[in-house]
Amino acid sequence: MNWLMKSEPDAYSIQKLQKEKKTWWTGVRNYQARNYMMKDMKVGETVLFYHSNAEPPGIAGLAKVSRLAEPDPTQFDKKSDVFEARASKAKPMWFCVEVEFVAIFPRFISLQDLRDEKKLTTMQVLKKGQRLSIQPVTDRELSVVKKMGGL
DNA sequence: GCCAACGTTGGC
DNA sequence: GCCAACGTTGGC
Repeated sequence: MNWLMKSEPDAYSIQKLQKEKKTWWTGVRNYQARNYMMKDMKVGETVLFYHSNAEPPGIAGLAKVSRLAEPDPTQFDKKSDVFEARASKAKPMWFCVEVEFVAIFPRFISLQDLRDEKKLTTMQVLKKGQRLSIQPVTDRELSVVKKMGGL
């Protein structure tokens, strides 16, 4: 499977990932997104890096899964705003995969561009009220998006 | 198990 | 800043 992962660029942008090369996708506190990371995301799978709450919002680049899920260390950090009092090291609640930079799209693909592309009407990110921060993407959707982005 | 209240997401 | 849509919490 391929994936779309949302990040607010003010918090963590594709440019930052390019500099850092890799990052653990910490801070996810949604069960469905967690389950995707824990059970479904495999090393080498492609990730569309989506900038949410951005001007404009859209897909900024490509990444890939570089490590399988491990317990999210931020859940144990009392100073973190995503600290999880119910979790323990023996029984972690939240997990994260590691993601590696692949490319920034030569052409940024705005949400409006995605909406205007008839081949992408099935994309989850285009569905009204879709807030899930990690979403599966089909091979067909991925290849259309890559073409639109100039890769 | 139901569901109202609440908090969050994220486009606009 | 607004607010619709959604997920989670907690009383019952």
